[in-house]
Formats: sequence, structure tokens, C-alpha cells
Amino acid sequence: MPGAGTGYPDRVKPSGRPTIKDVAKAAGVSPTTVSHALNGKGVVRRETVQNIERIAAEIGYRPSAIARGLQNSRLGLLALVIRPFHSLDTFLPEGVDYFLRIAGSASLTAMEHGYSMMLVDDPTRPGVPLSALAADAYIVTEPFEDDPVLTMLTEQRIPFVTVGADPARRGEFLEIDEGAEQQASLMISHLAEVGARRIALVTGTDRNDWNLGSIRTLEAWAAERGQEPLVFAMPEAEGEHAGETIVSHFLDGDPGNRPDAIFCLTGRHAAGVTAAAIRRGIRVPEDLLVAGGSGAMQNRTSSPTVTTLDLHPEETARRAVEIAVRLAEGRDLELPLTVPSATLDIRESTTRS
Amino acid sequence: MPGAGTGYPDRVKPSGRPTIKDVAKAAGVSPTTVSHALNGKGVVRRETVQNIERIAAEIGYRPSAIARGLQNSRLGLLALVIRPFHSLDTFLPEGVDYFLRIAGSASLTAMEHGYSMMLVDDPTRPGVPLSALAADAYIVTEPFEDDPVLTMLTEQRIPFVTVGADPARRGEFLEIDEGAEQQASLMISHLAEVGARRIALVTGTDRNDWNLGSIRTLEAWAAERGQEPLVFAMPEAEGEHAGETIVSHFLDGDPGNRPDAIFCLTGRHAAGVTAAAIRRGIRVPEDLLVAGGSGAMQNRTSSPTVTTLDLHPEETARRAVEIAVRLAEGRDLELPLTVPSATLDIRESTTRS
DNA sequence: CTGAAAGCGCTTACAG
DNA sequence: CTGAAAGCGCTTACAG
Repeated sequence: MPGAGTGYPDRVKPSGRPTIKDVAKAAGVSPTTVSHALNGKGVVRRETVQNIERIAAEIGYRPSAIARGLQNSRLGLLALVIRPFHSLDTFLPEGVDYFLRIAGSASLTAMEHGYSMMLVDDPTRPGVPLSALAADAYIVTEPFEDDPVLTMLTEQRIPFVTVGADPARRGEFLEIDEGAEQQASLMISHLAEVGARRIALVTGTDRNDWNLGSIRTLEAWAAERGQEPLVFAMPEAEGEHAGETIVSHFLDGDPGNRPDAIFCLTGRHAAGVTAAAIRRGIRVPEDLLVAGGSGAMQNRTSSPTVTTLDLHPEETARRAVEIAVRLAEGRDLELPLTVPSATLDIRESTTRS
Repeated sequence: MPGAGTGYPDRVKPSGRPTIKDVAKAAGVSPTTVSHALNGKGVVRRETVQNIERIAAEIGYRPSAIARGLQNSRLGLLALVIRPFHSLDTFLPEGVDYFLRIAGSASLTAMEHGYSMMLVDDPTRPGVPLSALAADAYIVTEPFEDDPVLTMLTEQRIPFVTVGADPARRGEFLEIDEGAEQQASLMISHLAEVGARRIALVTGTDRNDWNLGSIRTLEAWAAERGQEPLVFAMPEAEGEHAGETIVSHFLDGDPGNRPDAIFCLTGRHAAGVTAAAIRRGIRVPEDLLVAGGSGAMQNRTSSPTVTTLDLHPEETARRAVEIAVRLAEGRDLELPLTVPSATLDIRESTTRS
């Protein structure tokens, strides 16, 4: 019998959370029975279950995810590795909305499946916390060429799925990837349809499939027309500031190599190009077509608004999480993986009346 | 001796990761010694340490964060609870860049301190994964009035710090908070300085301190001048689309109650208001001053650009993490907490030449 | 229907 | 300098 006048709450250890033992003691049963009762396993009498549930609630018992995770080495934790995450000191990577949409959707989808989502930028850096490697499965967005993160996860036998392929190892891993070529083609075809004859491509500088695959596509398109491909790489981090440099690069050079359309993979580059062109008195879309790859928010509000691709990051993240959950649980995957297709958001910058 | 021709790797369990036992067996020592050697605890002969380290590397041994966490019930995991996270189905909450900057900075700062960062939207929802409650400490951004998340964390004795106060319980918890009043005053003073006589405030609809405190500030300002306060609430989620409604609300009504400045706490509302005003032939800033609270990206690129506050989310997140880490480790805090002050980004929408 | 025992993978006094 | 034992908080056969 507890101390005079004290109820159950007083019986819990003064420091720290109550454990299954505290519940057992308070209910006058064994920890095994508490476990059975609370998890609906085994066979426990109705009243016993109800009594245990009541007492557990009273003393605020909550099972430890850590102790439970120790049984099957699974924590119910997924990790999202956003590769270009801190390429900027201000955490506004190119496609800020793209990544937040990925992270938000991934985190919510994970919850729906009973998992939490951890945000990691680079688990291969020396000194990463042990917990960064404790996830049950990983999602790696936009891996780099021969990405060491993928190599490490493979070596450690930690399951993962990538969003976008490792350009040097396509097909070696589980990937959710429509293919940058497909996506770039969509925009290039659109530009050609509305009259572009000479399309310039502006990429970022990360060596990921989005940049490298798009270059291949533009090169093929140019080759078909017997043109020299017009390709220019700018750091994603430059954002709108890159506009002046890009416009100057393409329009101040050899007039024979002047594009009539500029396709910037980075939405903010496209915003910058549009603004820079207009400052020079070049009309968009009349004199110059401009389009963005991964759409940035300002492309919807600038004047003129800028045509972009919608890569459907929420849906992509959702599928990535569903795969990661299956991997974590060692369940079967129905291959091949279906992926959402990019769509065009056609706006003023490519609409000639 | 291992099977003929086989090296250490074959000795690890066929399924699953190698454990400390595998290393011990391979090195011919006890698990205790492996633990000591790998963690630099106790006293172990140099050669033994080196041998163990070599073997551990060979068989790809990595200690389990879960097992280690069981000792002190700490995982090295922090949780970031972004309260307004999925108020939008597309995961673009108001201040998309604000929250990504918070999340990015928090996640990197956590890593620097040896912690990982988990993204959680609402740990009080029924059926949340156990892991969502397994963090060593929580950071809750922009709590609501009487926020149940704070109540739950308190009940469960899980340490946390808030970014922005719970408006109904200011001072009850650890908070990083300059105070919405301070921040709103900064902008209102600026507007008054550049000529505003009648300032309208547009808030969001979440019952957090940012909205509620700003209203108090505007009401006080109006009262000092013997004016009726002009306040209007619009869901954050409406984004730029809210512009038309807001402009119509303030400018189509009683001419005696017409503002000469509109201060939208939500940057995207400010963007919408600017665009809507211009569509009506109202010049910004000549006829109407417009300003935003939490700056959105398009405020920097729209025409005219829009004056906003910079709440310095990276620095705020950094401090929140540092506090969370101290809480997680049960270390002392040097109170009072210093917080970064909001600053003004003055742009065209409030610059009259 | 209930519980004692073993075990998940580590760490940490403690004994040798 | 090294290791056997106990323990972190659970779950899971298994025995009663």
C-alpha cells in the first residue's frame, strides 16, 4: 500500500518519466501484462486491461520509443537528405519552395504512416550525430554524381530511395525519377512551339542529374538543327542576381549566336533574366522568350509572369515516403515505381498574342 | 579461427548490422573492452585500441544510436514543431521562406551540436508515431493561444523552447521572443515617418502572438490619435489572392475611414495588396503606402518592391537550438534569453521621393 | 489469463 | 589493463 494519502502519481520515480515498471507496480501486475494490455497482444482479461489503461493514463505513462526500437532496431524514423541544403548561408537554396514543399509533404506523409521525418543535409560529414544515421530508411533528393551519401548508405546497408538519379549510377539504386531529359524536353518543345529557333540553356553548377540531363537534352536538340548548343552554368545560389550576367553573356556576344529563348533551370535565374532583359529594353516575350525549370514563387508574380515547369514535389515526396516506409519495414515494392510527370505552367513570358 | 579463406567480414551476422559483440569476437576481446576502446573511456592498451579500431572499420561497425540512447533516454534528437505547417494543402504556409530558413538553420545548428533535427507538425494528434515524442527537446514556432502542444510537452516533462510566445501564457515557458508589439511598432513608426496618417493592419487568422500582439499595437497607435483602428483578418493561406479583397475592404468603404497605408503581417498579402491597388490605378507609394510583416520573396522582386520586416529567422533558429541543446543535456541556461531584433527592409513601396 | 526469463545493443560501475 | 555482471525500458516466446 502506498504512503498514506498519496495516489498513484506519487509512486512514479521522482526524476524522469514513468516506466512500464511503474505502471506494473501501481496496477499490481507484471510488466509483461502491462505490455500485453497496452499493445493488445496476448490475452488479458478485460477488466485488467481497463485498469491498466486507466492507471497508465493517470501517471502519464508513455512507452519509450527508444526501448521499443531496440527490439527490431527500428525507431519509426525516416530521414530526408536535401543535398543542396546549405549551399547558401541563408538557407534559401534555389527552389526554396520546391524543397519546403518536399519537406512538408514528406513529413506529413511520414506521420500518416506512423513515422517521423528527420532533416539531414550530409550524413557523411565527420562528426555527424549518431542519430543522423539512426533512421530506418533515407530519402535523398537530387544526389550528386557518384554521391558519397549513396555510397555510405549502401555500405551501411541502410535502405534508401533517391529523388532524381545519381547521374553516374542511374539504375543502380531505387529512384523516383521522371528523368531530367523528359522534363527539359517538355519545356524545350513548348519554347519551339511558340516560335523559338535558338534556345539557350542556363543550368546550375551542382553536378546532379537535373543539370547534367538537361544539358544533354539541349545539346541533342541543337545538334538536330545543326546548331552549336548554347549552354551557360551559374551557381544556383546567385538567384536573381545572375540575370544580368546571363543576359550579358548571351546577348552581348557574337550576334550569330544570339538566342531567342532562354531556359533557366533555376526559377530565380529566370526571374533575374526577365528583369535584366527588360532593363535593357528587350521585350519579353516579344523579343525574347524566357522560361524557368523548377518554378520559384516570384515567377508567378513578376511582370511579366514567367513560364515554368511544375515538378509536383508534394506528390513526389509522398511516393518517396511510401517507398521508404516499405523499405523500413522490409516489405515488397511493386516495381516499377511510377513517378509524377512534370507539367507546364505557361505564363506571359512565353505567350505571344 | 574463422572458416578457411574467410576474413572478418564473413563473421558478421548474415542479416543486419554488425554489433559490438561481432567486433569483440573478431578482436578476441570482450564487448566491454570494445566499448572502452571505441569511446576512449577507461584504460585500454594502445595496441588493443588500434586493433579494435581497425577491425571495427573492417567489418563496418557503427554503434547503434538506439542502444546508446537507452542508457540516458537521450537520442541526440531535437524536434522542430512548425505550428502553421500544413495550414495549406500545398505546404506553402505564409512565409514559406521564413519557415524554410528556420528549418534549415535549425537543422544545421543541431548538427553542429551533435544533434539531429526532426520535423513535426502536431505531436498532439491522435496516432502520432512514438518517435515524434522521442526527441530530447522541442522547439515550437509560433504557438497558438493556449497551445495544446505546449500543454502536452509540459505534462510529459519534455523540455521545450518556443519561438514567439503562447499569447495566453506569456512568460510561463522558455521563449525566444522579441515580442510582436516591438516588431509591429518598428513598421508602424516607419510608416508614420514617411507620412502615413491612417494605417490599416491586415493580420492572419491564426491565434498566435504575431497576429494578436500586432493588433494590440495598432489599436494603441490609433487610440493615441483618436482614430478607430483599421484592422482586417485574412487567412494566411490566401496569399496574394487576398489582395483584391483587402483593397476592396478598405478602399470601397466609408471614405472617412480610408487608410493611406496598409500593413500586412503576411508578406504575400502585401504583395497582393500592392498588385490589386495598382490594378485600380492607385499608385504605390504615392497614393498608398504598403508594407509587409514577415517578408516573402516576391516582395523583393515585385514592382514596386515592398518594404518588409526581416525577422532574422536563421539567427532565431540558431539560438532556439542552442537552448534546446542545453535543455536536452540538463545544463544551465543563462537567462534572460537574448533575441535578435527585427529590422526594416525599406523598399520602394514606402519610399516617396 | 498472468508472469518469470531472456534478450534487443549498448554502457558503466566494479572486481580481478 | 581487461572482463563479467547488471542495467537502460521495453517485447516476446514460453511456462505455468
